[in-house]
Amino acid sequence: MRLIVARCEIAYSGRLATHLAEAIRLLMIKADGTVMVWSDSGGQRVRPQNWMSPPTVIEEHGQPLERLVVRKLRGEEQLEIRVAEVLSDALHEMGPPIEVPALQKDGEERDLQELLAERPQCCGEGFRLVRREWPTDIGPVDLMCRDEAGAWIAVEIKRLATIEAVEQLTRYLERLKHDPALADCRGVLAAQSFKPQARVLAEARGLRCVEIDLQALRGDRAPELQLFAA
Amino acid sequence: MRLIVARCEIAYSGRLATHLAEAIRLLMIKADGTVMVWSDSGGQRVRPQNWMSPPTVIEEHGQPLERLVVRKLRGEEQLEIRVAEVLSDALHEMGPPIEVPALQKDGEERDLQELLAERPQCCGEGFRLVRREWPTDIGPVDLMCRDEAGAWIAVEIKRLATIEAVEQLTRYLERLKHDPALADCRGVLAAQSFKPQARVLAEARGLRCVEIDLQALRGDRAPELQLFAA
DNA sequence: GTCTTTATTTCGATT
DNA sequence: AATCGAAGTAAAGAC
Repeated sequence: MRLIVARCEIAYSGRLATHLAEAIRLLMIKADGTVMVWSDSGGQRVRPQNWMSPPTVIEEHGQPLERLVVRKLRGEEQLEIRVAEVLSDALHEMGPPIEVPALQKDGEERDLQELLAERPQCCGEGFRLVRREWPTDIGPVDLMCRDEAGAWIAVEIKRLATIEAVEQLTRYLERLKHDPALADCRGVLAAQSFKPQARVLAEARGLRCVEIDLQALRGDRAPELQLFAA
Repeated sequence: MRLIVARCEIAYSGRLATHLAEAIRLLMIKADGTVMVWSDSGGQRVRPQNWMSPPTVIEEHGQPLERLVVRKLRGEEQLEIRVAEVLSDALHEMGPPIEVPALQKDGEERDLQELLAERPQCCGEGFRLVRREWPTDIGPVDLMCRDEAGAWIAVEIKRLATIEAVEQLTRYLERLKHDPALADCRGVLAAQSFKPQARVLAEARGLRCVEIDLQALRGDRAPELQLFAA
């Protein structure tokens, strides 16, 4: 990885056009060809001010560095950096890619869906899983279940249930009910947490909200089932 | 900005939980309190492997550095970095925040709206603009037009039209039609590109989809602004 | 490859 | 402060 601290001016053109007036910035050039531009403070905090992702071709001009042109291998994107002054320029050897361990994540929506697919009864008493990712022509329903009476239930799973999740589930139900066999299909929104507005809208539409406790679900003990009154 | 290259192991807990096994990484600590963790190669390219945005409290232990704990000022998030070996540790003065120039952008949705407002006929033959940002109590309609016969058309503009754009336009139309004068109002979705699902839903609801060529639109007005020759 | 959805989305604007 | 919508979204997964 090469880290350059420089006073520079930057122009990007591609998906849109941007311009950055001259200032001191960090230029980060990764081994995989990624180029990023960072300022120490200002608007962008966790995102670079400018960047280009691989595959890139990097042209370097001047000794010391005067100009850096980054081009996308395929496509009409270009990042042009005019360097007025180099304050630091260091190359760091950070080991072969093979030795880079992957990030282990736990607690994403996928984990939640997997756990609920294993224990559909957490979404409602007596629920049995019929299919995960039930296809419709406007996207897949997370879980399709039937209850003890054989009635259908479409389950939408979110980490955080927003008003948008309610809309999504509503669309699915609207679509599913076109099939006479699913005309009685109900909707359940299962999430770790709910925005107040989402809860209100869901209830107004006759959708049930089920708050999921990931820890309880993951534990061996019988998970608690907490329902909001409908 | 402080840049540390170190062999380290990292654990994050907060919105979810992650773990990174020991490897050489860049630790980037910005003046605004942002902390980011970067690997030279691997999965994440333009996004850090781990991060915490301000406001943060950073605890530093050991001389040389052995442990770095980053906590969110308000909230239950924590990033713990166990440092096995420091390969480089440099502090860079990058000037006061006031001198950091903002990013100038051109080519966003707003630009598209401006261009279409100048040329409403691109959204449909004979369209005349009545008003841009026509107010409703659920938000403004991008363009309100009338055709040669005097019929009303609500135009929703997107760079990329998704199913959500169809929902938005549907809501506007439902709202507008409460006014008897606008009871015949039609809907047009204008976008640079369309998701297939958005097309399906739009057609099912009787909305017309119009694909906009930004280059052509802009070329009509100011050909010299074209960056890449065809 | 294409297409779709998620994200510790981030980010800015508006209420 | 909370909400809403856009992003050069990026990146992972399904088909």
